[in-house]
Amino acid sequence: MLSLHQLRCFLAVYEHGSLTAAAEHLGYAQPSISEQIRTLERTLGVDLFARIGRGVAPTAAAETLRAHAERTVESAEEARRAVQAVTALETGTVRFGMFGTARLYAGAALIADVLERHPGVRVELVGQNSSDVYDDLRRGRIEAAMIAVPQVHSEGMSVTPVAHDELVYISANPDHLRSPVTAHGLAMASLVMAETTWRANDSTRIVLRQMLHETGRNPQTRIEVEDVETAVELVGMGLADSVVPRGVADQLLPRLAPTAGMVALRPRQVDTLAIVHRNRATLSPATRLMIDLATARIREICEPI
Amino acid sequence: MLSLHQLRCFLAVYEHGSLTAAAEHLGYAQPSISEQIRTLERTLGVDLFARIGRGVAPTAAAETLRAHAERTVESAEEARRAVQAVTALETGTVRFGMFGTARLYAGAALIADVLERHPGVRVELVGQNSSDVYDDLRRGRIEAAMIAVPQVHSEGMSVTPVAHDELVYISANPDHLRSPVTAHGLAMASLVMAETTWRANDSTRIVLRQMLHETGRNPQTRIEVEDVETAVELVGMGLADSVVPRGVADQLLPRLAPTAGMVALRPRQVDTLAIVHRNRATLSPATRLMIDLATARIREICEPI
DNA sequence: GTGAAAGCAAAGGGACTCCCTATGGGTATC
DNA sequence: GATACCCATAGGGAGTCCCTTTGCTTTCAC
Repeated sequence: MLSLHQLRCFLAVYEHGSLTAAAEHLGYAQPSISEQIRTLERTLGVDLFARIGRGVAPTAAAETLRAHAERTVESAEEARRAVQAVTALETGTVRFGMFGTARLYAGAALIADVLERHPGVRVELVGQNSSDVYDDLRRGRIEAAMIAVPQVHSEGMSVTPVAHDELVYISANPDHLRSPVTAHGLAMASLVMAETTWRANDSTRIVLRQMLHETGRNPQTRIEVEDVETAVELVGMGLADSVVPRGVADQLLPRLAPTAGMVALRPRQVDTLAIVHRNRATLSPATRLMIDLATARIREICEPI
Repeated sequence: MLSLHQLRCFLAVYEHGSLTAAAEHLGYAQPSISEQIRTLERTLGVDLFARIGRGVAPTAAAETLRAHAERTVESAEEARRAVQAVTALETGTVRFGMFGTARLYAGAALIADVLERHPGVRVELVGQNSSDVYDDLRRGRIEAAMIAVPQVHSEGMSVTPVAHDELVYISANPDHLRSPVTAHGLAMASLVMAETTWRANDSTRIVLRQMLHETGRNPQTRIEVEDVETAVELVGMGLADSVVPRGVADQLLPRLAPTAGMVALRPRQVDTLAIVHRNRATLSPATRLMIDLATARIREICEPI
């Protein structure tokens, strides 16, 4: 079977016109080069050099081979360089998972951070929904992600909490905001909740369910929508109240529901944002960079852990 | 040091998404491939695959490496071929792809032509179906082929049309043959079509779909069979009509459906037969000979371009 | 013409690589 | 929870790679 080593030896011999000189140039002994050329000739079934007393002379076949051999060796070298460039974050793709409020808080800024440091790279911020992100992690399509936990079961996954995001009650009705909202108040309220498709796994929902469960109540939502922006708008129109992470309220209330306000829950409830990756996974430099940048950004907005 | 063997293993693993499958495909044991990949990863200093319990997932570095690896392996293969070509016609094997009607028209005669000129060579006429031929071309298992286009996408391929083959309507019912068949008539007809497995890529089908599509109709076949001989026989039994290249009708009607006749389509429709090979491939003298002979044979039967 | 120098081939041996089988652990699927 | 699948590791045999030594042929100098 043809090998790069054979081609490299061939080129050296061709250029130097001598096995001995080629060997010296490559740092081998002369018989080693002799053997490589011989096996190359055997695999190709062609004589490449005519042995002429003093030195060697390339045959027609060698002339033909030379250009191809150079291109092949060059191409292999190019492959090595290309991979190296990816490692150095000069080029290639950086893929990271980010779901829900984490993306809302830090998505654009995170990408900006990466591009500022490494202008050559492509960035993919994956995160249509939490199930997708989780699946991508499990199947190795992405190395790590920042998501809100509790999530779908996390066995086999390493979960590193990085920040708490307090849940707040938002409403356009000032009467609803006079004092922190208790489980009782929550059970009485007319609520709009987002992420309806993922309601079973949605982190905020799970936290609320737990809070209500402890007082023996069942959460009932009045309106279900997909994206949190719509929920906030509905709150602004006074059609319902809602519970959202504080960062979301800070960002969206002024823009989408200027007349609405927020109040804490009692007892205080928090979403936990965490970095998640597969156990025992060795993270690439690119992913570690994403983790560091994302963590920094999130901690500016939420309470660091 | 990077080696071709490592790159070949890498590509196999990338394509199969599994070490085991790659090992089977290459004819090695699984641990051997595992070791090759591991040493490749070590020499490059990058993880190429994420081991995810069941199978492996390529990393970003692997995505980058793939294109270069393919080019390198391909280049080495090309080098081998180029040298081989120097001595080809005396001892070597002549391998040529020929699919569908082209083979039916010229297969046996073509082999006879080659053997007459070069009694020493082995001849392989490859062509189970168009997808296979195309794959063989891409991977360099055959240097060139004569096939009917339009084919699966042809990027990286050099396509040289050599002849047109008119499509004709065949039927055992004289009423159906009174005048050229239009798109309307075709849509009304009860048709038997061959090459059912490759229906999506079959050249004749594509031409017909285009013809019907322009009049807003959908082609519907009554009967689907694999080989065109069966289709013609069914036409002969009066069970359905069909559309075949004229050369096929000329050859097969007298033999398999003596009572049937043919009539043109309106507007006229043609299959294009073309020589296809990889861009920048150095064709061996043997292959060039095959191309010349095949072209000559085909032009005797169809309309030259 | 003869000795010396240069260069390739062959032989023998040590280290390493390649590839195998057998086995263990983790992960999906039923 | 049992099963099947897939990868990693371990250990060993065969082959390769590369070395040094040696011998042969050609070339060059005297």
